[in-house]
Amino acid sequence: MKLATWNVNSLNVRLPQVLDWLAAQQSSGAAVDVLALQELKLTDDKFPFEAFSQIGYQAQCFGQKTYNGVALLTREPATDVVKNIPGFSDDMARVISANVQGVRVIGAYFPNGQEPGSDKFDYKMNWLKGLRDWVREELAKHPKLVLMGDYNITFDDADVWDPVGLKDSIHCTEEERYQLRALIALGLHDAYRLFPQAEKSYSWWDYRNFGFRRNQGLRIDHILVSHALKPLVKACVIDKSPRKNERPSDHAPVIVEVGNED
DNA sequence: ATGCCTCAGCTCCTGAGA
Repeated sequence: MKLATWNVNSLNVRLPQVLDWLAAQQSSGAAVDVLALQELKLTDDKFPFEAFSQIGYQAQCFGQKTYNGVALLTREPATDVVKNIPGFSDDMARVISANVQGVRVIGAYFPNGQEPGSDKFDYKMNWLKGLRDWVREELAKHPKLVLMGDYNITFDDADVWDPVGLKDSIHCTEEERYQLRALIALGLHDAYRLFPQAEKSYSWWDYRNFGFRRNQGLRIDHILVSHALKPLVKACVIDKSPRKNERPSDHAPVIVEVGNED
């Protein structure tokens, strides 16, 4: 089973790239079974269900105008779909979860937080607490669980191109990293770090200042897997190939491959 | 530089992203 997450920064703009990428994954060996998308920036009535259907994907969509918006694309049917975090009131469309092929899959667009001390940072902290309380319950119900998306948090300095210059700045604060470790402490594992990886591996690069060309990036898109899935994880990679497109997203997709139990 | 780029929208500027 192959799962992936990708912040597309407008599905209107990136739809052809997502379709191409899914087709390329399929022809390269194994098709993506579940793709979690973030930052759709469109409402459900504008979601391109037909385009995905034509290449074999069903879509569960939780859209929003202008900002946010998330979706799960699946080859097999998705059941028990839940939108946002039960018990946490939120007017932003950030989370969608479903059962797919026996796995509870949560796709999430974590708040940006803007700047430590800001209202948006407080919202981010409250959101993270709400997420954690809910994921704790989800893990109890679904031992096989994947939590993936744009976390907008780096684990540590290895995820940061300039840890000195960006010390304590947004995505790199100790408060955010504490929240990320608290999620891990529920019984989750950073799939990417289960394997040897090249140094200076990032999933996001600033559009400004030739960030990608200079590899001035952050690793803020993550796939966390539960204890039960950890021994089944075969690989986890960041795929920079969509950056070759003319108008790429500022995020690259992250992919995890999970084997069967037998 | 509270900038640099990209996207959406009550679109020729502004807010937000990260």
